[in-house]
Amino acid sequence: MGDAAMVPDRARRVTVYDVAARAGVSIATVSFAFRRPDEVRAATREAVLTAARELGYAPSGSARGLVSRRTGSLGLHSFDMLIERPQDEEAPEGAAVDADLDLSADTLPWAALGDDVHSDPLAYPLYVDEIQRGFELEARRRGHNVLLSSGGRSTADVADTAGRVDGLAVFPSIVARESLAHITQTIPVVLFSSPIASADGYHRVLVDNVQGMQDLVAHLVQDHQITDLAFVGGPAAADYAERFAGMQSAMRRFGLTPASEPLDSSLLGDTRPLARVRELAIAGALPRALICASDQLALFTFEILRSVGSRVPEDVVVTGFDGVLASRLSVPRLTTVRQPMEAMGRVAAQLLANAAGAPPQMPRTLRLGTQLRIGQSCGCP
Amino acid sequence: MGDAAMVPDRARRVTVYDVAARAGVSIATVSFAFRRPDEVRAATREAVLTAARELGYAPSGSARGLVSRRTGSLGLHSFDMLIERPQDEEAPEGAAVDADLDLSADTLPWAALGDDVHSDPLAYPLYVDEIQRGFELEARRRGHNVLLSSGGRSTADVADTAGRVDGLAVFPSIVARESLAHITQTIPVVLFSSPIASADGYHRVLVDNVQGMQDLVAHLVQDHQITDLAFVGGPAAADYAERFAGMQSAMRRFGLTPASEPLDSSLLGDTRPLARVRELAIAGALPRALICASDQLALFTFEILRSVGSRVPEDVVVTGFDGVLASRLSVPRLTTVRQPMEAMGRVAAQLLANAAGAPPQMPRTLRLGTQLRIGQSCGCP
DNA sequence: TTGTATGCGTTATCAA
DNA sequence: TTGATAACGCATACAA
Repeated sequence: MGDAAMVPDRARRVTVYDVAARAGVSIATVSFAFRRPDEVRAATREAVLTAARELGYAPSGSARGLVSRRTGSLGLHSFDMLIERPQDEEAPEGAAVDADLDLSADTLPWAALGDDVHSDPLAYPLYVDEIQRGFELEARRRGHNVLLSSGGRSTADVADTAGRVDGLAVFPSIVARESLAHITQTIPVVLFSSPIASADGYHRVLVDNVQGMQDLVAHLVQDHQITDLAFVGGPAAADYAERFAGMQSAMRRFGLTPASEPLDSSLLGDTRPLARVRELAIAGALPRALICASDQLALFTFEILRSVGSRVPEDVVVTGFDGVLASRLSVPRLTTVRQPMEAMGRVAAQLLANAAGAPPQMPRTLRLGTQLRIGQSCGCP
Repeated sequence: MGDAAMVPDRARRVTVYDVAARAGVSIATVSFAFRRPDEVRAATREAVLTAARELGYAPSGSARGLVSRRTGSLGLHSFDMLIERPQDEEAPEGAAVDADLDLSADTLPWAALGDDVHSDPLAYPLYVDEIQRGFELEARRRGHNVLLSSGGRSTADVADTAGRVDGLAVFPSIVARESLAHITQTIPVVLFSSPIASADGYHRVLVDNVQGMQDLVAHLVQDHQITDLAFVGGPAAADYAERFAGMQSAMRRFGLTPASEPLDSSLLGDTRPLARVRELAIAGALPRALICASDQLALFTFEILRSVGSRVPEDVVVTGFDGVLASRLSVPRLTTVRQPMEAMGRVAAQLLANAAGAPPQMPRTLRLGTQLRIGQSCGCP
């Protein structure tokens, strides 16, 4: 049909060639004008910059990354399961989160937006959010962008992400370790809160769960004279096992004999979590204190107990671990062990930024301190 | 010196060539094995995949992006000012946020981590966090990664980001519009909460500030019989001006005569914000109701009033705008207009995902509905 | 089904 | 100071 050659084809992105043509110089000069401005005559530079501006030129990150062999980004990968929000299961009333919003009209009434999601402040923010925040902060400080990715557990998904970043931090996942196993040869990888393995190639950032539990147990035993403690949470999860072990050793230190198994091995993802706790609560057979593996588990325990008429802390003492925002807003306020989550993110980013580009280094495991945070759920006034 | 050719050079990333060599096939076959697995004989595919796994191969995102002409990422750009957290000004006690963490030892005690930052739950999360959350969610749904970037206001910083993504969403900034002006020719750009301009190339996602103010003023006038309303907040900021205008028109609708200027034109970044409010409070000359341009401004107003002994809502009614989490935790709870922030993020991502790759389209301005959220700060029980 | 060859847009090396 | 040109690692059209 008509000759389209006269119409600037804006489906193609503007390149150095376009800028060079417009400014009447070579592509090398265009590149120089941006990367080494003072090695180019002022007038030439201006001409190039002007042409670039007029054309809306943005240098291709892909091309730059290809030649420089670095992307300038640090990745933060979550496996899908972590992304789904707890509320998603309960059928949302308004617009479903997994449906497209209808953008055909220019005005979207409130009712079409499904904003109920955050109606419960206790559900927000979670563990990952705070770590992510620290990671962003530190990456930015060091001149890196942050690439947020997620995906299934397949090696391909992870490798895809790995190919886009100079370093990768990964939230814990039971399956993470295998699918990542080999990419540590390629880029530095940090695992958060992942139990230490013999000698794989991962860097690790985790908290001192054992010391944290020690502090918590010491408070309960010494300040509240509680000797009857039981653990809630399945040791299958990331570092819950460490916390359980920490509790056991702390109890022994006080001359107590810990159970060899958790009282209830639930994980929050289970179909009917904390069933055992509920049973025992109904039977009036709970121990004096429930040491929960995480804040979320502890807050859910609150609900279970409330539903069967048990009071915290009068009938049962409940503690958590993490120190998420929600734990400070609950009634009673949760006694818990605060993880320095922002610092975890920052440490990870710093580790990656340092290691990026260099040949694989001796993987490091950094362990961060925690702090006991006393609320009322332990019986303190 | 020695012949380094024999030593696998692990500073170089593994490429298709390496995999091809190891698997005894051509590079095309390697590519096929990943991208069109069923057009490759099973045995060959296995050989390739195995070689890839053993080598820790991760396909270069840069190279893929170069050939496919798309990065697979959507960008979320913040100008620096927005990233700095309010607390940063007040000299942090622990480790400074802008210093490196000391990673020389493998154990980092709590005291070295400066975790005090989040000690005030009211400071978290902010406006941007919630939008970001929605953006992530939607981008992921559509198979895009999210690139978080930040930078100064220079065209170069923004162009750099623009070159790395298929579409870009930008938080409001007074300077944003000019530095971005030309890149809309290259990739789709969405501006959040940015006042409508004649006909630039930006898509816009904003809320119906006018209607929101209408609802708020109606509540104060009709349900509380308040006629004496004044606006707090500088119209220099993004959509604060719209909110002020919305308040004015709402007042007129009720037969009231609004002031032509805000009572106090502070912005939170000012050196001594809300000085005028404080003066008037001390003089006992405040109007019955202060309509603040944002929740953060309103919560800060709480503090000012408390410091001079004025009570909310008995002496002065205070309202906000945004509906951030903090507004629900304050005492008294803030009466405010909730913005559907997660939806804003989702809409932006959806807009970008749809527009990515296509030639520039007619820019759209989408306006989302708000919801009045009544607390006690207006005098409701 | 697999291999060869080309181009994606940049940076950098070397000449001019 | 500027221009021509060769990688960078991948996907794909085309051959075999």
